[in-house]
Amino acid sequence: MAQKPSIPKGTRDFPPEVMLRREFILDTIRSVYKKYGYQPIETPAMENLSVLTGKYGDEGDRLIFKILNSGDFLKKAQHLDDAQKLAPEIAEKALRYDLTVPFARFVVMNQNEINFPFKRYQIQAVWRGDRPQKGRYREFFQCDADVVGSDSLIFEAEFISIYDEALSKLGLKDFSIRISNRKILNGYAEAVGQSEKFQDICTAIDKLDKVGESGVKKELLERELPEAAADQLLQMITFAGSNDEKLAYLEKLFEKSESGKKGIAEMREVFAFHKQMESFRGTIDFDLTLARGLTYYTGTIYEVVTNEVQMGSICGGGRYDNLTGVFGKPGLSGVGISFGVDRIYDVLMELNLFDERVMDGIQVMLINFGGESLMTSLKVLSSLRQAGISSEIYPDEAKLKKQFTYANRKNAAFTLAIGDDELSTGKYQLKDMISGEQQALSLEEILARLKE
RNA sequence: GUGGUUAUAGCUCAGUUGGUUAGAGCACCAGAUUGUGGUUCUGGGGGUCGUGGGUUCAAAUCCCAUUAGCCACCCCA
Repeated sequence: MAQKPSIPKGTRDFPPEVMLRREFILDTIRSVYKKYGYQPIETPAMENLSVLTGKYGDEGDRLIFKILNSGDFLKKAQHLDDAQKLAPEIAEKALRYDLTVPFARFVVMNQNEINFPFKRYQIQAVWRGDRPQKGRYREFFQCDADVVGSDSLIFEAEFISIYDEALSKLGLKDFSIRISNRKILNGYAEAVGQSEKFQDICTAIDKLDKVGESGVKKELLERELPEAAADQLLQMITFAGSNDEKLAYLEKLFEKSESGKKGIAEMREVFAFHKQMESFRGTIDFDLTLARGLTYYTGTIYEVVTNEVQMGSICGGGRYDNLTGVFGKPGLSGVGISFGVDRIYDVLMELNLFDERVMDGIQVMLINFGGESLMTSLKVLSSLRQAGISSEIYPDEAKLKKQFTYANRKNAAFTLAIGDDELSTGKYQLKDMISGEQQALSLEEILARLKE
């Protein structure tokens, strides 16, 4: 036997039954994005390497998939003994690592044509040279919506509704939208007199879910925070109460922190805007421990978790100032969110929430009897299709058992048999493949029945 | 980058202290059923046991190496 083919580590094939479910998820999210006024864009799978490097930190740069130059790429190489320096010499292009940086690049390149504030959504694959493991792949889809060029917190409030509506439409019933603000985290740092340790504090707090209070304290100490500051910090972030109580609590703590006060004001405004938006199903959880690892967030931050299954966050997002600054256009603020398609898929599977209709195959399959029957069948097939009914004909005059088995596997709702008998009567045998019932109907009757 | 674990049919996996011709379920093909699928029954095809080397009269089984997958950590979605 020839060597078995395989696909690269961390990549996946999606067979039809998986794709139908994935498309259901993507279509649902897409329709909500559109409804809120977001417009689609796509960017190339590959970017110039220089566009990507330096945007994701040292760790991120290592995980960028580089594309080898064509031709005699070694001729131009200078640093054959240093992989770090050699890479940009032999690879000028790389696969996109996320959708946000290419979006920033897009905005800068098209700034004269764009109508700001620019609201765009983008659903495309991204690639990371990570070690794959459960729920983590080297190729996966991101599903982003961002608005750039406005500081208005209306968008923040709207994103809560977008999360809520999309997840509800997908069938989730119990989920929490966690929200906080990077300025509040800044407030913590200032309140404990450690503002220069801001990033370390964020990274440590972000792990509270996983490692617990003692783990966070350990991490803070490892990152050289004084013990008193660490304790004080833990006390702040573990305060329990309603969203309003939390805001009031922090307000006192942040009396001397401009950043902290700003964060609270922003939170209040987002809540006030959102209060005007109706039919909210999830819960908004002002989460004092929410931090998010990504360094570019500067304002509101989001994370969504489902309470129905054990799973990490299924959505994330936040506001970032000056995203386009690195590409030479400072002063543009943006805010965006993302749905974790793969995780949502797993959650819906586990909860058995994929509607059966998602799996529907073709509506009608015509049986092939060959000869004159086949000619009439083709004509009927064409009529069905013109009437908007998804249909196909079995390509060969095979045994009926084989043809029906095929129809069954394909999830055909009906089969239509036009044999010699039916030719003479003009009434064709339409069989309901679920109930097994079969009746002789004219073409008009069939069309009427199937259009229901 | 660090650690753990696995590798046997298309898929999921059995395979005893090394011992005849390496098995099962699912899937596939055919028949029972010449114009009717899903259920059932019967039969069939399909594997140099990841790869390379070693120990042995004898290796899927023991040893070494190697490759790949999976899982966890780091980081992240």
